[in-house]
Amino acid sequence: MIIKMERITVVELQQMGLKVTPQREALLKLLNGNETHPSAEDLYHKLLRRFPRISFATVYNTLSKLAEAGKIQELDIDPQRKRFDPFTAPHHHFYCKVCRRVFNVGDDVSPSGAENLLNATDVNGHRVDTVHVNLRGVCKDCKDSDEAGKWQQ
Amino acid sequence: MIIKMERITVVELQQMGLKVTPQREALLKLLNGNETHPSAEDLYHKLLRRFPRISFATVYNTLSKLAEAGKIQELDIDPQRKRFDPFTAPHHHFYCKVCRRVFNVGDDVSPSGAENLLNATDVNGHRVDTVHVNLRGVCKDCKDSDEAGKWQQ
DNA sequence: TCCATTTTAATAATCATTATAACCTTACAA
DNA sequence: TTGTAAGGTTATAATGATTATTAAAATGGA
Repeated sequence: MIIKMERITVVELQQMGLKVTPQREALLKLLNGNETHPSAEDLYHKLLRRFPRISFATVYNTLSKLAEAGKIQELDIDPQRKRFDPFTAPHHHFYCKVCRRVFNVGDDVSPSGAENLLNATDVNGHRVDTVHVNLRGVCKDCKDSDEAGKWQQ
Repeated sequence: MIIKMERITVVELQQMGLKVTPQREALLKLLNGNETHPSAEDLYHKLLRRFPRISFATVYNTLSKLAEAGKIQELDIDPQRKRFDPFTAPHHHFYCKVCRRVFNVGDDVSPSGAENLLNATDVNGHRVDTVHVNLRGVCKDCKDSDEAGKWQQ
């Protein structure tokens, strides 16, 4: 999986009309280049190291503003919680129901069809803003370390 | 959108090892042929008419057992709640962020690519069980009845 | 440096979903 | 039929992610 590196800068924060705070700079640092698709809680816990009094609302607020501005993606692939992805170039996701990790899947590996839905802006007359392709199953690692198909479906 | 009609019968409940109860029969009746992608609450409220003391747990329990058996799909397209779809043949979904309706999108209108992910069982070594394609935006009706792009993104 | 504005932190509220436990019903077989 | 074990239903509480609220603190332009 090679996805073009993207990096959110403090200048972009300002361009979005957001103030630059230490909390936000730290959050950007955690997000930039991150391919683990962290949840808000993952990020919160990492931020706790440097900001022992940081609040959940701070994390959620900034994340949703970044998502609103299209700087990150809010993924809907984890049945339990939102996951965040700083890579906004078109790609899909695979969720392992055993280890709950989220893997990138290139959009060269895509559902087939006559039209290219990924870049579609109109489908059946509806205006399409986002397209998410969610694959779910058991990842290679969990499959390999599993004796006798414990995780059938 | 034409999707092959599928119908869940009481015999199928029994084959699943589930007992046939009036509540479950009523739920099947609500689901069969239903193209509105109802939430658990939608179904609960419809069931309340005939079963004034029905509980939410009954609805959720049966829905998750039906989903487990592959008789219905649990959709992840609505950011707020699960939506349920009795049509299990491959197709995609469009969610309108204004009216919150979910529309079917044929899998003939699909993200393009070399491989057919919809039927893929292996991607990058991972075992794929389900593939969901989620489109989101503003539906035709809401777009048409909207003055001057109130719903940009 | 000042100050209007935004952000943060702490806390409470929300809300969909899941868990629990007592009671009830179904299916099956005697 | 009718008894009974297994499973289902209801009512309720618990869970857990996310959102809302508000006073205090920090930011950034003047």
